[in-house]
Amino acid sequence: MHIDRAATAGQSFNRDPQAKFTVAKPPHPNTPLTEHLAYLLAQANREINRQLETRLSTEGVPVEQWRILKVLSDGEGHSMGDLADAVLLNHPTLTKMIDRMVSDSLVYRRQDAHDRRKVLMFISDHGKALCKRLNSLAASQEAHILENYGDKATGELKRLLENLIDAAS
Amino acid sequence: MHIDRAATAGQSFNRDPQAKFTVAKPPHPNTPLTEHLAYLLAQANREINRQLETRLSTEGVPVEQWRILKVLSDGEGHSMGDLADAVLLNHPTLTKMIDRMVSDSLVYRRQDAHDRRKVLMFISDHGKALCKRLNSLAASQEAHILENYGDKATGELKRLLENLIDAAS
DNA sequence: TCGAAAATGTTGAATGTTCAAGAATTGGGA
DNA sequence: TCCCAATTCTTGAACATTCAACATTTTCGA
Repeated sequence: MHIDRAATAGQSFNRDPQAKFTVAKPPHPNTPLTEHLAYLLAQANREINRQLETRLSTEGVPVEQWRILKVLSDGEGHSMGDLADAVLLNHPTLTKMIDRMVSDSLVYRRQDAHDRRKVLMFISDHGKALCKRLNSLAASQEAHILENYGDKATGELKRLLENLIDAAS
Repeated sequence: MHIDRAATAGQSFNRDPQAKFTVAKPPHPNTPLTEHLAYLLAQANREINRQLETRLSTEGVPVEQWRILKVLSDGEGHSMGDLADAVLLNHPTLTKMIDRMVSDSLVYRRQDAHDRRKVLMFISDHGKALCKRLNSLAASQEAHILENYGDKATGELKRLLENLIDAAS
């Protein structure tokens, strides 16, 4: 490891020249990290995702694969593009994850008869059985959250998140 | 690409044997993906993070580096462990990201005099200047959210997220 | 005081993701 | 009709992250 011997450490006292006489509400308030919405979302997501990951690891399956199985478990064929949007993965990442799932016989590919550029994904019986077990694990996590966090707060949080997603996209 | 010729597609009609006569509230409800808290959090986080990323890309800096600079901008030395917790990164990931930031002269390492296992991180003047510009970009994003999403909803959402993080960890 | 266990940070190999480019197909205007 | 642009998905190289193992230092009990 390399540790610098010396470095500039001068404290600069340059007031913002735009501030002039106003005191309240500086133009670029130095908000603490923990008050930024983006940070709170990242933190909450990390924690909840970690818990879910721990549960699903019983079956040795990453969260994204559970999402994929869940989307496909309607029995319909879903194109790679639609699937990528639904499970929040980039296209190349999805392609490679699907490759693994095909190896594990959880899903299979079919070419779309109407548009041969498209590939339709389907869930196998093996995948369905696994998905059912995973749903159970995920449901128990949600139940656990409801206990600690409360029914009302959870519902309200979900509602606000849905609105944010609508407003932001 | 390899597409399967044929695959098992039999629809299995196995009712849950535990269900018997109850009809409402099956034991493991097949909740749609979009109603899971974990999914909503992932979706919202992805969207907001993407927006922030876009803004910060003006300066060619990833979100995580902004967080690091922000934490260090109190001028105090922060150990790698504390920093990793604060900016939501694993230790090895942080080590390598800090390596890059040291190359860019944004931060520097010092050994802790009181506990020589520890490495303390400091921000450089160059890093401070960059951080100030990044704060500006981030603030403008928050302002943009407040416009579209509303002051009240944002405050309420932040409050609920803070509570969730407390309850979940 | 000594030594084993815990704490802290880094490294290298394995793994996963992303970016840019490519192949195949479709659609639509000249 | 024909051709070029747009769409859809995959691939390979560059890049980043993670896991396990390691080195160093501290802590704490015998």
